[in-house]
Amino acid sequence: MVTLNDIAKMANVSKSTVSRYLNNGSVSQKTKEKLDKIVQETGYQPNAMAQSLKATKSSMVGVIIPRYDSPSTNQVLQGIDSVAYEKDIQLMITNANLDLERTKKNISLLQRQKVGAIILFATEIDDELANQIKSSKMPILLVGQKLENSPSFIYQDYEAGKIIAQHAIDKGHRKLLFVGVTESDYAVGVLRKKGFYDVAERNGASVEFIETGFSRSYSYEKALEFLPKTAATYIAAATDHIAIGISNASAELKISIPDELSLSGFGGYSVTQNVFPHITTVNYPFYKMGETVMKKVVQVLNQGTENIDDLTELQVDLNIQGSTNKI
Amino acid sequence: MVTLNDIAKMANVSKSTVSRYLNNGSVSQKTKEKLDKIVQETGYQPNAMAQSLKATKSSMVGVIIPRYDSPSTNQVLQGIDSVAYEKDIQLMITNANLDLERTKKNISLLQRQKVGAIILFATEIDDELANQIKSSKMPILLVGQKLENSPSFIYQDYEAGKIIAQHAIDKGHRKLLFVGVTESDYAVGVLRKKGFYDVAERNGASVEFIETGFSRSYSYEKALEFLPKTAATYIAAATDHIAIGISNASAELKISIPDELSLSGFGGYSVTQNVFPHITTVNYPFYKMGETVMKKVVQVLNQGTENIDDLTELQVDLNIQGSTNKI
DNA sequence: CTGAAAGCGCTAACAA
DNA sequence: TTGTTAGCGCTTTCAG
Repeated sequence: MVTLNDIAKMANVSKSTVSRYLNNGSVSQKTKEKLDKIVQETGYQPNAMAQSLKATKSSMVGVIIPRYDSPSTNQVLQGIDSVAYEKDIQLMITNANLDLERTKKNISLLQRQKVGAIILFATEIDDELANQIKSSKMPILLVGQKLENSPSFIYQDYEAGKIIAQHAIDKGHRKLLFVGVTESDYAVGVLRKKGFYDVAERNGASVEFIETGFSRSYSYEKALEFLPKTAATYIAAATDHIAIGISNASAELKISIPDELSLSGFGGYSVTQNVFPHITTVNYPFYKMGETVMKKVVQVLNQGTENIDDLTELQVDLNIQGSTNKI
Repeated sequence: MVTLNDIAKMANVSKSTVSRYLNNGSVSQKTKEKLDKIVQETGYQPNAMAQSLKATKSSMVGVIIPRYDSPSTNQVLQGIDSVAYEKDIQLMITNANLDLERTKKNISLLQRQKVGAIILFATEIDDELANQIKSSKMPILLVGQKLENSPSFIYQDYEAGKIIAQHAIDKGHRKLLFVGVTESDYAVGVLRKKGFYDVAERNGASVEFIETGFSRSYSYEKALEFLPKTAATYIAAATDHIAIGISNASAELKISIPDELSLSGFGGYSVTQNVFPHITTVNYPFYKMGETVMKKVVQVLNQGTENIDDLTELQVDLNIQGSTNKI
């Protein structure tokens, strides 16, 4: 491997001259040309490790994602990347693979890497993780979950539930079915449902509840069972994928959407546009989430963790498509 | 920041003792306990930069992806990650954002980072990039494109075209329509089409051709135009997303799939399972691609770039669903 | 404009 | 088992 020292020797100058040449470039025209040539020929690349050893902190920002193939996460990443690229910040992305222990390991890995800050897509937070986050010298920003006294960025899930219920009410529906998930997922399992119930009941609508899982295929199977039995004219699925499963099942059962049944999801995934009719949903601002978090990271990098809000909530909005209609 | 030196002073031992304690742990019980305590209290984390400065090469592997939100890429990443995690190799993922210049920059960034190897998801390769790859001291493995004399990993696109055509023939179709993309994309635009034509014509079938783009929505618009006019009984779309667009349009036009028209895609994306009927497609082994490439990287890391094949082709296979039927 | 020298945090001989 | 010493590749005073 060719080093700065090699270059210096070849050019018969000192290491510091080469270093200067590489950085601010304040060297004589003659040495510049000489070095230009040598660097060119040798294909010399300064060692980033050594550089940041001196700097004592890298200009990187660590990101811990739950999986590589989560569409929502990836949209958030695009948003993070857009800001990071503009600010010339290098991202260090690590995969927790939905594993709490791996999440913890990744945090300490990034800390050893001396990144400037960590963005953590948290799904589950146990006491140990909470402690690790709180005791970290390095700022850790949470996406999708909130933790006391840590900067957290979340979506308006309760609001989203209210919005969908209001939409159903506005379309004249009074017999509603909410197809949800386990309450151990607070955002999806609790908040969306609660928002939905609150508005529905306030308007005198009846709400059935059925619990399913997150997968499209499981929801499809479930729907084949409950669709023939339900009296509901409007089904609110707790996620777009669940909605797709139900949509598939209703096609199978020849139940026409939206003529016989209205159906909606949550998320605003492009997959809702892949079925016909497209599915009414609540758009979650994933890309914007990424931008927002990353902008905050930039601020933290410059000013430290003082004066930053604990909680930032991003607004959601209703996206009406063909799957919901007046009764 | 607390360093190894700080710990050493606090414990009244030498730096090397602390280093030994941290690594192989061959220190006396007494010093171990003393150090345990101090490390605990200070929350000391060894500086990864300094460690790999010594090692002169990091144990990282760089990955350059085209975008964060490409489902196929993300499945490949999961495969890469599974092997990397097992082998305790840290991945350094960088986003080229579909930008050729950014791809080149990322290569040189990773080279400065002194990663052990680079995995490059190449979409487009111009001469400059080809040169950069060829002149790199650091091994660069290509995924999805091939380049002379560089280890390349590709899918059997030509085969895939043949497989789909054979399927259409087997189902008795003789009037075929291939909905493809620009030939500037070699794998998707040329190979899949060529394989399809070769088998179709050998069996005396007629093939129409229509060019569209990669997006679902554009293909949907296109399909609204061409579906009423075509005489074909079987449509082979060059990607699953295009197939979905056509599927949506046929639903809109009340053309029944597969009764009036058979439809297939390429890729094996889960999105083909999101519409009803599910779409017949050719499964591409994305996850396996990741495993395969990463295993090769491990080999390269150990044995250098000698004796490794230039080209590895991964097999595809037909996935028959409800969207295709006998005529 | 240039060079000498010190040091970033850590590891690895080599002695003791 | 421990400490001493040198050095990884680079940056940064401080003199010249």
